[in-house]
Amino acid sequence: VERIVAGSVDTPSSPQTSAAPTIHDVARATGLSAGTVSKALNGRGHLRPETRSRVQQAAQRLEFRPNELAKSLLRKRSFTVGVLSSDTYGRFSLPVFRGIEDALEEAQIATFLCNARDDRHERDHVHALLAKMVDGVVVTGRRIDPRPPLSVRNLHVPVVYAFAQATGNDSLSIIPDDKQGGMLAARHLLLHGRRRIAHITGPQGFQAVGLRLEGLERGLADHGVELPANQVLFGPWEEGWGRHAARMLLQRKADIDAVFCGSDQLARGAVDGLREIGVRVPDDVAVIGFDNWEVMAKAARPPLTTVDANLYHLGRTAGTRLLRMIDGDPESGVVRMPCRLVVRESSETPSQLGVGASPAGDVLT
Amino acid sequence: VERIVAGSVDTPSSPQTSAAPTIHDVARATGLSAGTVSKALNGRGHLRPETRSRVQQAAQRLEFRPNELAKSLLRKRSFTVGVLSSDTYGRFSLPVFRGIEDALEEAQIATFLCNARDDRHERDHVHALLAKMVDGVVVTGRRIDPRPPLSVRNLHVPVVYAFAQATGNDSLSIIPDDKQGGMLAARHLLLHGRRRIAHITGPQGFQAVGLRLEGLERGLADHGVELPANQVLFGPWEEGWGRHAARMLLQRKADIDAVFCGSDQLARGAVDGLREIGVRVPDDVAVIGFDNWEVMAKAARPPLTTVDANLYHLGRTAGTRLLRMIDGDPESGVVRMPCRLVVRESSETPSQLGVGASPAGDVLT
DNA sequence: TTGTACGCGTTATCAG
DNA sequence: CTGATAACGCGTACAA
Repeated sequence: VERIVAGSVDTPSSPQTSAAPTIHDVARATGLSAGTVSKALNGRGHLRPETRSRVQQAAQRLEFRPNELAKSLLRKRSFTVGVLSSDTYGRFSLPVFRGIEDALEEAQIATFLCNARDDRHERDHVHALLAKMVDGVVVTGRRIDPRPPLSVRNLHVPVVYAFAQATGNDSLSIIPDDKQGGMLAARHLLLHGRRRIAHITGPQGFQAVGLRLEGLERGLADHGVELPANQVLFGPWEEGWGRHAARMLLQRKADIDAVFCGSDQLARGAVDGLREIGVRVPDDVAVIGFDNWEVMAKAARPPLTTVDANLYHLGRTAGTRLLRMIDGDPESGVVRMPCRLVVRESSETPSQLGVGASPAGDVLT
Repeated sequence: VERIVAGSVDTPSSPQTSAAPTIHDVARATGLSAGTVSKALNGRGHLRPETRSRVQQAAQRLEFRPNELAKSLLRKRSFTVGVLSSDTYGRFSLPVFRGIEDALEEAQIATFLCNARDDRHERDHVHALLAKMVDGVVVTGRRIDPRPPLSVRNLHVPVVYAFAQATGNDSLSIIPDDKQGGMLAARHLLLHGRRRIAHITGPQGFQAVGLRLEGLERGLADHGVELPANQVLFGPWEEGWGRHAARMLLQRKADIDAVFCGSDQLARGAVDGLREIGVRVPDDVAVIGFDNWEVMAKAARPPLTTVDANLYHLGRTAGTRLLRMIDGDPESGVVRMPCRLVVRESSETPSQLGVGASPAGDVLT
């Protein structure tokens, strides 16, 4: 705050070189008026070709770049959007960001990134973004459980929730289809002859945990296979839990031939736990993870078959939808993006490798 | 491009509500002039207290937010900086970002994030940022090997390289002190009585690999311990290499009591490899990693002692230095931020645990 | 104590 | 074909 007040007085002092040239500098250099230069540079109006090229050369020589601030002020649009990441960002937000960015970049839109660690920061950031006249806002999260929508009373720009879900029905939320992801795993296991399946997953409080389980159950039920309640183990999102749970499962009763895990971390723990009590993966027990977190999934022994939530694509979709909304199409509701299965060695006996890679994913509500 | 041209014609269409109120709306609502409202809101000039509060109330009621674009145009400063991430961002860039953001946020500066996947994108992004009148630019990388500085001919805003190093001596680069990090590991091992040390690390092409090795060697040499050349193993940055190298090392000659690894991934592979050939960690062989990548280091068995490059702090420093440069202090050179050692179980026999955690880190060139 | 006028850099309109 | 003028929203001398 202090710096702002001071800023009104202080000279920004000596930058590397002279300040950036304006359109007037180009006008002076060519002996024309600012208006004419503008037309020449933007290909508007009727000008003598020679004049046009003379202007272009001068602009290039002076390294003139039109001041976007001035443009935006006039157009009442900044070609800028804000991305709020609820709390600090981790491995989920990253691919989502990249997707958003790539989608927006194609429309020549720049991205403000804000780290909203709590509600207060979130509000402040939103206001700062609105003051900067952003054309839209994307809110990203770390989990899909519904959260209250941005509490800004007179929000006059579109908002998309990406890998986050807003309560109420007025907003547009884009999240992975966790249930369909669970079904993907179920189908793959059934396809490879597994029938006695267990599920090691995260805490019950997560909506994703419930949905993945639901998908697994339904996928199995569709083929008449049941998932006994005592073969579903909830615990923390930690590798150690995966290890522990897998051991428990196989030590208390051995009639299990597959484990679907709620994350790659859990799955990695599971394959380690199994190997260490002499259970072969995938020969005795197949294992499937979730996330396709490559550094985990590929380093596991054996490498993990896993459900990929396509987060980059999710981000891209969020960006694209936001663009549409900016162009005036109002949208709302919850969009669930299909997951896909990435098949590696943890789920197929060697002879089966390469057989039956699942379809990219059907869209299931 | 097409959208921009069209944009000059199309109406931004129906947003949620009416457009954002301007200072004129407040003026009209209070029956005052725009100038007076400005003064009232900014605490400048001499006004009747009653008038001031009347304006404030009206502003609040209308949810007036001054248009930052207009302000910036006037002040010739946007209170905005651009952050370029060379190529896609991973686990290194993230803490760096957060640090930058936090430092800048305290100065009320917002952050444009740009994903510069190649040189062309980088150039384009820099130009876009300059056109948006950013006050400064931070360039982040994934490795510290020198790279050419931004090739923008008339760059009139300050630039800082964070977790990246620019060739030449004109720029300011902030990178971890990898050599000091290596020394930290050496000292810790010596302190715990280890003398027969090996080093498993990444490809020789990385400057960080050379520096960490150098630090290790020097730290050992300071106490008269040598590191035989055939106990330094270079390989890919993969867990599998760590596993393989550790096994090789101990199978060909058993007189080793500690391994310093160039990354936590390698270290994790190493502890697994060792355990599986019956070598106890840390009782028989101590292991130290690098990065303090918590999800790796904590899940390893045993959890890894590791060198933390303090990337968040590095980012924060980059942000702070940039602020100074924006305020007119030119800076240049290479700043190496000290690493610190995080002690967990992989390096100390149980009886020693908690003893001799190293100092937070001296600054060593 | 308040209002007026100007400028920031750009574009669009209208006059020449 | 080109130049002058107004406007975008704000802050701030200066005039009233």
